[in-house]
Amino acid sequence: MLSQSEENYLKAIYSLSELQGEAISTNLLSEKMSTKPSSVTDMVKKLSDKKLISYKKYQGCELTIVGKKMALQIIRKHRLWEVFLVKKLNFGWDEVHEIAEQLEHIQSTKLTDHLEEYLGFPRFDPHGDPIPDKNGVFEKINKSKVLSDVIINGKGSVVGVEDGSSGFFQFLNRYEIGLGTEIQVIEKFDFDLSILVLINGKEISFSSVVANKIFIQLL
Amino acid sequence: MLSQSEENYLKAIYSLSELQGEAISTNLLSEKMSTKPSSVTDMVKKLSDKKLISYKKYQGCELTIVGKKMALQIIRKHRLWEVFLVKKLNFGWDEVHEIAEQLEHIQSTKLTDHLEEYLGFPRFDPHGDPIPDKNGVFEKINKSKVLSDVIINGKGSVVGVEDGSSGFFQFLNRYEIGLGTEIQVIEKFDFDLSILVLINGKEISFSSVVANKIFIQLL
DNA sequence: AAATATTTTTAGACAAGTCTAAATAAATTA
DNA sequence: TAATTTATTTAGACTTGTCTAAAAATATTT
Repeated sequence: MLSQSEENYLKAIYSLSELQGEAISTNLLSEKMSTKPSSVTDMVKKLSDKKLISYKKYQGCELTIVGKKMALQIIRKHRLWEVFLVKKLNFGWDEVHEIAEQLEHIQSTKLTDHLEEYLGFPRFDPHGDPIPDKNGVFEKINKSKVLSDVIINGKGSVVGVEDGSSGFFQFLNRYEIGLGTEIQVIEKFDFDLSILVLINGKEISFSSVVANKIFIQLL
Repeated sequence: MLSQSEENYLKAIYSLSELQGEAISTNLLSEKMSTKPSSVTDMVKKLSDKKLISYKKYQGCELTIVGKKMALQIIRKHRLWEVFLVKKLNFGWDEVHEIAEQLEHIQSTKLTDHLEEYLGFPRFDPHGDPIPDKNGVFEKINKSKVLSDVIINGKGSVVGVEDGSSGFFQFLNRYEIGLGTEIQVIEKFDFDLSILVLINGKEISFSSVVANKIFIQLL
């Protein structure tokens, strides 16, 4: 059985590996974990002893098959709980991450599986991220095209948002943007990369920062 | 913010105080917590520094007003989660305690309150124990009369069971005994204190051990 | 390729929560 | 009440996960 800290490291290594295929450096991981590199060295040694990552001094680390499976189970729990909080307990997008960070460490496979069934086997969490099944299998999607990439007059619906700050989620709430919201691009401005869009009949201007965090599926 | 360990000590002190009004001795607490007395001494010092218990050397400890409030909030969470697990996720009586022991440490008042609302403000958990409200107020009840106390031909319904081993819960499941089950006493045997009862039209004989763990409200 | 800068690891420390063994206080018994 | 037993505390140690500071390895620059 893993400690919460060990689980958090596995999750962090997993998510960094998704972005950059190669071995994850000590410094990068320490930044992600908000710890010092020396702490990371200690932890990767321990996880390596447990065969959850492969690690050679000065060479960074990488998840083993087993380690990856465990990471995916934690992510599975995190995302199922997020669905629960939003769908059943009426939490907003912006509020669920912190709580799910705690709930993801509850140890009970049966609980996870019952929860999944209770929620109707959802395949995506409230941010559009796919939920691994009990074997760790999930649909790779869709978070490829970003609002900034949509051409003028192009139309699409929101399939996800960048996992991000609670400020960003509040911003999305303010404009009533959620999964499935339809957005049409009216105009794009080169000088500051901002973008003018039509949402629910209203024209709104987004900065490039925002436009790069909203994932779109073309219609 | 309290650690899980500190929370567990508060809970233990609370439940021991309910049984025996006085100050709780170090040894008793160590037994309840399955730790050594020396560990308890360390912890009660810490909790005393935080003004959650009053403690003088060699005199045992007692919850302060604040400490009692915190204990009740943890118990509140524990029991709400038990209701969730049984009512929504179809867990059995015998399976929920361990999981609720983990869930009770999740930190989010909003979560607890939303959960309570979602469950329809239940006043008792699946074992018949009362659920404190957000101010720590709860109905003191009912766990006074035990099946053994019911006179011959007396009839009552189950209002609770002793918080106990999972073996006991499995036993109850086996005979389809739950909260609200009606039981009539047919005969009592002095030589071994066993008792013959009628449940759902069937005659069943219970040992005194069992008969002392089932709480009854007379009809 | 040598010098410099960066990354990573090692060594030693600390807090939390536990333990064992020894010392001390309180309670009980003779 | 003195002796003995039991309960409690103290002292020192261990583990986990972190830290700082220094050393070592790797990478980069000139």
